[in-house]
Amino acid sequence: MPPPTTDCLRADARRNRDQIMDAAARAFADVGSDVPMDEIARRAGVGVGTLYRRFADRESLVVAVVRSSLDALLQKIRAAAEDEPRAWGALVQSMSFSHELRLTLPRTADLPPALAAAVRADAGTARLRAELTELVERLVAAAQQEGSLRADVGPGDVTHLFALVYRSAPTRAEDPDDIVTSRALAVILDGLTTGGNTDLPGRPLETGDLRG
Amino acid sequence: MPPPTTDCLRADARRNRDQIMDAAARAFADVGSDVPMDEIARRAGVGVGTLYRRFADRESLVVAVVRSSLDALLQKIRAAAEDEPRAWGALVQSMSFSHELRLTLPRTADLPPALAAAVRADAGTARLRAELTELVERLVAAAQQEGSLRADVGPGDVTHLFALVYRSAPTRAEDPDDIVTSRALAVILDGLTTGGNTDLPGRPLETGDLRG
Amino acid sequence: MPPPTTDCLRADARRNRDQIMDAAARAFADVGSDVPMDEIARRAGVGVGTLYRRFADRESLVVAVVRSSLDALLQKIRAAAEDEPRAWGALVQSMSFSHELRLTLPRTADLPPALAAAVRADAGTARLRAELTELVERLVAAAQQEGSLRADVGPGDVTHLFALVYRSAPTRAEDPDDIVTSRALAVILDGLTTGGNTDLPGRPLETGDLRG
Amino acid sequence: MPPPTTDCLRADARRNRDQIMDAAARAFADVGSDVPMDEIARRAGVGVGTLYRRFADRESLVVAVVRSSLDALLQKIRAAAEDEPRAWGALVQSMSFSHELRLTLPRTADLPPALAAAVRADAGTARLRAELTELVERLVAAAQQEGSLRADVGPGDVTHLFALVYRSAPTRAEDPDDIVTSRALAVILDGLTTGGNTDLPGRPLETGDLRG
DNA sequence: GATGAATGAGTGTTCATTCAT
DNA sequence: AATGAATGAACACTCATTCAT
Repeated sequence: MPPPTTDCLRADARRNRDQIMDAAARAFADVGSDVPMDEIARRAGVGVGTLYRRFADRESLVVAVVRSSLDALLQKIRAAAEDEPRAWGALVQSMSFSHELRLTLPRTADLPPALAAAVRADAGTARLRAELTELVERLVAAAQQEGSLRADVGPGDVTHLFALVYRSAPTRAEDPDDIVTSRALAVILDGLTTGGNTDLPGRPLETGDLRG
Repeated sequence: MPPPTTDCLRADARRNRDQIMDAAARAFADVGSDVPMDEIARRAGVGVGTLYRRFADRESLVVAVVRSSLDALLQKIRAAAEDEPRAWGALVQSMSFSHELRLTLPRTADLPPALAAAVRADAGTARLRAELTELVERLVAAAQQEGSLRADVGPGDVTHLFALVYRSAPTRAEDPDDIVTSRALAVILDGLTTGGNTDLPGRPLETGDLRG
Repeated sequence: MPPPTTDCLRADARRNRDQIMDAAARAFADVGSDVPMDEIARRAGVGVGTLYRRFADRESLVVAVVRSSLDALLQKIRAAAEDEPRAWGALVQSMSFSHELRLTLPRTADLPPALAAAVRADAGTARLRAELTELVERLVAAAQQEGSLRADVGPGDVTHLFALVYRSAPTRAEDPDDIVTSRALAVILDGLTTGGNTDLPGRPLETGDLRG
Repeated sequence: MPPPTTDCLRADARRNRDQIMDAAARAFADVGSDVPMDEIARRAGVGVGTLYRRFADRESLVVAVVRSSLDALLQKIRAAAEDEPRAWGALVQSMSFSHELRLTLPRTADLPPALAAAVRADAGTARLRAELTELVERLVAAAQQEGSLRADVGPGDVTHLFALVYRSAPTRAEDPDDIVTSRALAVILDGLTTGGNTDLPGRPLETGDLRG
């Protein structure tokens, strides 16, 4: 018997886990976060027992799915930050990712309060959120430096607008081009551009201002 | 606050019904749309039986609450349209209402698919939505006429952006000033202003473009 | 205010009570003895409150309906006993009454055990049953005296056979002629005639043997 | 006692199912067809969940119990038809079975209308009823051929009388000898014998005449 | 490890009964 | 006295979770 490797499950167990998370994400999108565990198992093609071997309870499963979504998002933004020469371009591309990612991610923001709290309490999710925050802060500063992003907004403002667009994107592949979201995004980006803007109330928001 | 509609209910029954809908709206916001009916009844200070006398099942209750939210919203926008001399002002004020209304309204867009379908199937809700649509179309046309709203957006675009802000407003009175939402709204309004804007993809959206 | 007469309710109250019992009997037949009290009230054209003023609970109502059925039956048999010159004729006519009565009577024998027990515990019903018993005993003795009823049966046997036919008669007016029941009855009466019969097991049954 | 049909159920699940049906039959007899599902489960020594895994709802359970009763009856009559040299003997024995079977069968005829309708709608029950009909028709014809059964009755008459006796047999083991039923049966059989009978109204009934 | 049968707590809903109007 | 609104206990049924195979 091979010693249990620290981080990685055996290949098949890993595959199993991924299958379940995929099925769960789709089921959450189709039915809601209260979809029966049995149905998730069925969609994943495993028995409920197996599902429970991988995830202690529904909460754990939801948290894992959210974590995985956040992770994917983070990777994408990281890549954009590296590829794009200008910070503004990276921001634009990042916000467009929501568009691209929307099909595989559940509306994790639309969780019933109890599950939302569980997600907030999760350390892994917190860490990802911190990395995301740091990244956005860096991009925002750089974009303002280069004069493309209006100066009176802070990373908190950008993140919040980002979340708005992200949450509104449909989770089903009904309209693959999703022109509605694209246009909304373009209007918002226009509003974030420097030049000729009206005054915003209050002061530029930090990321920490968001869960006020 | 709601004008005493001459609906066929005795005064006390009417009050009772309003109490229940209030309690339900709060409970949906606090716990989620799957909050136990017993808890809604407890919050409303009535027995479950009374709740079920007024609303045949959870679905009916949810639909009634959504309907009432939409109705309140419609009243507000109507009033704004009459008070404000400029269409642009009416639009701005309308979008700000989300801020004001958010405390009494459930996040009706965050319903599990089954309930969302029930709401869509409801005739009363459909009628309100139609009136809302008509109103927005009128305001959008007028605002473009007066040169305050960029010409390359349609009522569908405006409605979608409106919904974005509306949905993101917190339902609890955690931050009474909600500077986060106010600033996001200001940015979006900036993006909707005429002058110096980038091209939007596609064509101006009609309201009918929204749900495919 | 007239003093409450001992036995009779005021004419309108009386009518009220009869309406309710009629509606109840029909409802029991249509839906079962577990039909909601509200529906009985509705069918009777009164409020539930009125129903409960007349009958303390469902049990009382069922008992009253059964009592009334038994009473009607007793009257009929009494009349037959007086009209018919021969006891046999009275018995035949009595058994046929079930046929005639079936449309207005619930299948009181098909009560769930708890209600059946309540009926058995009711003194009024017991008294009617006693009178019925006495009457049947007299008719049986007389019919055997006149040589028309086989000698090896007792009043218990006759009553039981009577109950068999009675219970099997349909309660709805589906087949007004109910040839099925008529023929069954005729066969049974043939079996009760003197002459050429096979031996019956045991001894002639008294009425008291029935609820052995 | 039921031969192990090769139905696709694991041995323990099969046993489980039988336990539940047994418990249900007894509970229906003791309490009525409206006995709480929880009590049936308790009597069967399983959790409610298990009960619901086997039977989708009360209706399914009732239908299954009725089906099983009919099946047992059919087996018995089949055996009698094979063992008895004379058709008359087979009929006599068949009618006596009600006596023997009564303890395990619910009064299926005493179902509230809604459940009765469900039973009538069940295909399995219909098939059993058809087989039973065919068998009775054959026995009746044979008995008339051999001159033991009066010629002016049809299979419908015999079945109806059979049902009468059957329904009247007590479901509890109060009187193990049930002399009351035995004697009633004997009288009825006497009425069905050839010779010296009065005229029956109408014409011999087919089985199809029974439920209009 | 995987499976899916069993469990029973939790919830939606109904309806008998009470009681304010 | 009549009404029907209110109440909450009771019951049907679901589903998260456990565990024997």
